[in-house]
Formats: sequence, structure tokens, C-alpha cells
Amino acid sequence: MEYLNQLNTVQRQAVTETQGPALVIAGAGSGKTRVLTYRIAHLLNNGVYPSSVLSLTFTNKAAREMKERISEIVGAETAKYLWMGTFHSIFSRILRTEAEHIGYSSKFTIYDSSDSKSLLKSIIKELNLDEAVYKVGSVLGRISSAKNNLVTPEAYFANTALQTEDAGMRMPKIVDIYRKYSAKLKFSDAMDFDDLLLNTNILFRDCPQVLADYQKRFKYIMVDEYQDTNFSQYLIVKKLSALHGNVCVVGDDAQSIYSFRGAKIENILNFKNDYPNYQLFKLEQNYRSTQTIVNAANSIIAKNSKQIQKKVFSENEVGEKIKVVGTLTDKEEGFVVSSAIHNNIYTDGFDYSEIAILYRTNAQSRIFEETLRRKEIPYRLYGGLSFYDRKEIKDLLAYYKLIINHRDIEAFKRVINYPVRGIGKTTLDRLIDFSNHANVHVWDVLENIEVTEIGFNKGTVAKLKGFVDIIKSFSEKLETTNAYDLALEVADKTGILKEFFSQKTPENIARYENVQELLNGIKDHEESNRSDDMPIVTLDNYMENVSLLTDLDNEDPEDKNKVTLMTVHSSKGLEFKVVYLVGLEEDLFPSKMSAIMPDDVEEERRLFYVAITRAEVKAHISYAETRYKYGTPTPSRPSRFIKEIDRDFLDIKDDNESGFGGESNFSQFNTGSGPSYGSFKKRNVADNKPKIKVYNDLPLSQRNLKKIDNSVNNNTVTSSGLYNVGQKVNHEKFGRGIIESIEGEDSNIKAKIIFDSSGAKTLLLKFAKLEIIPS
DNA sequence: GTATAAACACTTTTT
DNA sequence: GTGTTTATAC
Repeated sequence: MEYLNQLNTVQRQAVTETQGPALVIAGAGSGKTRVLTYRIAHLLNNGVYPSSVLSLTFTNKAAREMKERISEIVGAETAKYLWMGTFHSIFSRILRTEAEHIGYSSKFTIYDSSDSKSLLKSIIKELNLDEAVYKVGSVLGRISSAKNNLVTPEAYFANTALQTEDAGMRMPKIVDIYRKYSAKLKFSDAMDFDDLLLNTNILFRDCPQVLADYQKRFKYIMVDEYQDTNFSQYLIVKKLSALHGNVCVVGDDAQSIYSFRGAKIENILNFKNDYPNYQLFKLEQNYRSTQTIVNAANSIIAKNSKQIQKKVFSENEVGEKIKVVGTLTDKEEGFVVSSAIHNNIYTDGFDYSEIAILYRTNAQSRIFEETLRRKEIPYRLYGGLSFYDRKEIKDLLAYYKLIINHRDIEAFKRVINYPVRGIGKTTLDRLIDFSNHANVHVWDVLENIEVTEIGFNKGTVAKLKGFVDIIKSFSEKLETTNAYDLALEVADKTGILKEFFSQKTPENIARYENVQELLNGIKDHEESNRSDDMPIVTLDNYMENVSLLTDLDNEDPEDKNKVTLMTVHSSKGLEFKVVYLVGLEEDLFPSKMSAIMPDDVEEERRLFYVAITRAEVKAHISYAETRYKYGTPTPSRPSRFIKEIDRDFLDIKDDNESGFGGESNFSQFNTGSGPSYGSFKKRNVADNKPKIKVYNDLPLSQRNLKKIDNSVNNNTVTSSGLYNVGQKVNHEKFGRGIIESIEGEDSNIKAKIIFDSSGAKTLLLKFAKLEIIPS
């Protein structure tokens, strides 16, 4: 058991004490993954069958990496029988096996959040509700949180408290939407993400025999990132472990950052109540980061009230102080960070892959992409518009989904007229209306289109028939054809590939490459899953969990040595030698949404803790005084979190050295009294012409770099100031005209213009490309 | 029915 | 600034 020597005392105990419930509190960088890996390896080495060990992780990537490491210790032949994956992937697998017990087929579709939103949207329309009040995002949030708390539509209907809350938010009909949404999902043989957990609970509740089978099978259960489990997940674990009681949960309450998704930090805080005879292991030594980083992180998290007592410490070198840099604009922040990265590479000798830029929101990535590209620094962007969210990928996947499950209405709507085959909105609306009223699947209407009294003309009927025939012809090949061959055939015969070749625009070339990448992925899947038992790997086998994949699961070897750009959320569990934590501003980090609730600010603080503790040797914090938000510059103040770090660990640089002159920007850190961001006021940018001021304030050396800014600046400034009633203007389409009146504020200023040729039009100045004709 | 441009909406975080 | 929905002309 050589691996045991690589562990400290507590770690070793956590690995070898395998019987009964165990709670492992794992501070950041304390070797949590190592403990989990060795614990499982230890079980296997002691004769436990791999198929009786269930390990639940937060991401597919974490599961895959853990499995690889276990393979290295016990061999791949053993490791491959382990049940290891995310809650969603493990239980979707179980649900496919047990589908009939809960009224689904084993080929049910998994709806991702855009499918869910699209379905909700159609329901809101159908119920004649105001789409401006019932925003799909909020409605989905309500439904999702209901599902994660195991509140079914029936229970929701019976729950007056929930409905009172809804009424308070001016959305009293949520319960109706929820009922309809659930019914439609089931009618479409589809489950959304939350259903995978909810339906597992329903299965275990309604089929005691099935539950008993799985209880018997899973003798040992491991849960990683337990602080981020929701009630639904919690209950699954509790039920499954009830027979053997060997449940080991690992987590760090200080890193609980998913409450917006229903995660309950209480799950980890209350573990002791659920499993009174539990053993507690506290991993407190951080092996990842310098003392400075660990202590700085401790000084922040100490500000939170809810936490399990622990003392995380590091015995690594003290290390550099955390550099804090303020810049005038978000663009300058981009330049500063990119230059610093350039130095990290060429002066400090780091590799690109050892460096990450972490931000609170995906929208912040763009500026870093630009500045990195300008310095020719290779980067890899995670999240945001993920590979699987791209239109061309979704379109093709929708075909595959429809071929496998004809009832999948969202897939149907996506592809019925793509590529364009002359089946427009009117036809589609009538079709869906008809099927809603008759309570029949759209697909069944189509199959019987000739005998249905729907009254389409001959041409339409022929087009629809053509569509049905081609889908059917693919479906027939499902069982007998390899995934890649069928996937390619679909892409080809539906005319999707042809679309990309119609015009050789850069966009089309990129789309074509993305489709190629998807097809390659299918080929990979096919080859790695082919075995003697399964000589043909079918497309539906590939599609089973494709909805659960994310960017992180699509690692391209070419992306190995690149700077990482991602949100703080997606950085959880990762580590980098150098971390740039950017956009540390009030209303951004902590997010504006968290401003009202103290609990939410605590979560933001934990998020900040997660961010800082990703760094091994260098951490760098930055903020900008002006940031573009929806295309308009907005003034901002440095985040309260900067102030909360013990000053001893910080090296505060203001932008004086880049030539601004004047007093230190950071008097507020010295006096520490209240939010007196004095020096900001002096350079207040909140007046009408912010960008001109900012621009003129810039040192000459940087003005040259800012050329791109120029055009944008002029545009905004003119739209708020330079247009007047009576001004003659030229429009690229409508030609010459004269401004009759101006109304509205900020970015919504409208002007009524009388054009010489086309008469009066009211245009938003933000969009209208007007040229001023000097008089 | 389709192709364009204007209007509008939007930004928390993700399995 | 980006992506999506709508109004309008073909």
C-alpha cells in the first residue's frame, strides 16, 4: 500500500477508515481529490467490487480524471466497473434502465436549458400570459427550485405559500405554467436537468423494490463537493446509503457557491444530524498555495458568519504579496493584465497553461480576448457560448434527437424548416395548434397528414411528407448503423453541409469546422466504446449523455498550452500557478443581485475565496473605474472584498506609474472608514461625456493603444450631445433629413426625423447610423 | 414565405 | 456590445 505513505495523518485516516458515515472537511488545496482517489483505490485493494462503489462528482471532468488516477493504481480493468460520474449522468443512466417504472421510455430526450426555455416560452404564449411579466428566466428559476426541493406540480398546486410568493412577484399563474410544462415534457418523452434528479426520487419513492436493488448494489457511496448538493441530491444519497450506511461526503463549506441553483450549504453543516455516528476528518493543510495566498484567503472568509470551524494553513514559502491594480477603464485593465502575462512568460518563465484569468461574468471575457490576441498570447476560453450551444451544433443534434425520439417537440421545431424547405411559421403554428387541441403528437399528425382534416394545400402536404420520410429513413438505420456513419449521412442528406458551402464566408467555414469537430467527437465515442459485446456503437448510444456535456469535456490537445479564461464558478477545483482575478468592483463582484440579501453577499465572498485559492504562487487582483455595461460606460468602485483582505498580504499599485499623477488612489484602504472612495469622486466619470474625459486623461503612451475606442466614443457622445432639433443629417438608407424632435434618455434617445425622400421616421440614435450635415 | 434592417433585451454564476 | 424578436419590403 505504497500510496498511503504519500499522505499526512488525517488524510491517511480518511482513506483507511472506510466503514460507516464519514464527513471530510477539505480546505482549499488540502489534497481532497487525492484522498478521494486513494480511498476508492483502498477499497478496491481490499476486495470491494468496483461495481459496488458509487462516486458522485460535480463535473464529468472531475469524474474522468479521478477514474484515470484510480486506474493507475488498481488497473483499468478494475477501474472501468466503478460507478463514477455527476449526479446527472449517473442517474440518467439509471433512469434509462428503469424508465418504464415512471412512464418514460428508455430513449427519453434530455432537454438542456435552452430547450426548457423555448418550451416555457411556447406555454406562456399558449396561456395568453404577458411575456414581459412572465420572463422565461424567472419562470424557469421558480420551477427549477420547486423541482430541486421535490415539489411536484400537484404539490405546488396544493401549496398556498409558494403561490402567495408568486403572486407577490406578479406571477400568480406560475403553477399553471409548471403543470403544463411538466405535462408537455412527459408527453414529449423528455426530461430537463432537474427532472433527472426529481424523477430518480420519484422512482425510489414509488418503487421500493428498485430502490432496494440499488441500495444492495452500492455498498460504498462517495460524494464530492457535498456543499453544493441540493435537497433532491441530498435525498438520493440518503436513500441509497440507508442500507449499508457507508457514505463518505467530501466538501468545504467555505466553497459553497451554487445556492442560486438550489444547493444547500446546510447539507454539509447538518451532516452530523443525519448521521450521528459519523467520523469527522478535517484536512487543514494547504499544499497548493503560498502562505500569503492562504492567509489572505483566510482573512476574507473570516468575515462570513456561517461556517464550520477550521484552520487552513500552508507550510509552503511565504511568497509574494497579492498585487492589486486599479485602472481607469476596463480596456486598460485588459492591457495591464495582458502585459503582465507577457512578463510572466518572457521574464518569469511560466508556461501559458499555468496562467488563468478569472472573472465573475462571462461578458467580461471579450476584452481579454482582444488584448491577449493583440499581444499574440494564446488563450482558451471556457464557458460562455459553449461548443454545444452553437447554432450549427444544436441544429444537427436536434436532428439526431428527433430521429431517436419523434415526440421531441423542441427538436422538431428546430429542424422542421432548417435548412429552409418552405415550411414557414404559419404552417408550423397551425400544426402545433392542431396537435394541442387534438392532444396528439405533432409527429402523429404528420404521419397521417393526408387523412387529417387540417386543410393544408397540396404543396405544403408534399413538403411535410418529404420531411417525415427523410427522418423515418434515418430512424430505420439507427440500430444497424454505426454512429459516425449515420451522423454524417444526416448532415449530408438534410442539406446542412451544403448550407455551409453555399457561400464561403468566414462564418460558414467556422461552422463547417465545428460540425466536423462534432462528427469527430462522435467517431471518438464510437471507437472508445466499441467492444465484443457491442460491435456497433449506435447514434443513440452517443446521444444518451451528450446533453450533459460541457466545454470542459471537450478538451482539445491543441489547447494544452494556453492561458485559461473562465468564470470563477467554473474554476472550482482547478489550480494555476498565476491567477488574475479581474473586475473586482462593487455590483460586479459582489454581483449587483447579491446587494440586498446578506446571505447572498456571503456566497459572493465564498466565491471570492474560491477564486483566490486557485492561485499557487502569484495572485493578482484588478478593477476598473469605468466599465462598459451594455455598450455604455458605467462608473464603478473597487469591490469591498479588496478592503476585506488583510492589508499585510497586499501590494497595492495604483495607476500613477502609468502616468496619471496625483495622490494615491488608495487612501480608503489606509483610513478604512466607510465607503469614502474619495479619489474616485475627483475623477468622476458619471457625467454626460464620460469618455472624452477619460480619453483625455490618458497618458500619451496609452492614447495610441486606444484608437479602437475612438469610434465608439464619438458615437455615444454625439448621440447624447451633438444632435439638435433642426440639425440636418444623412442616413445611409433614408438619405437626407432634418431632425424634428428629440426625446428619451441615456441610450434610449429617439429622434423624429423628416426625410426628404421617405418622410417622417422615429429612430433610436444609438442604432441609426447618422451623419451630420454641417449647415 | 423569406430576407433584411430596425428595435429591443440583456448580464450572475451551470449540471 | 451581442443576440434575438419585430416590422417591412420583396
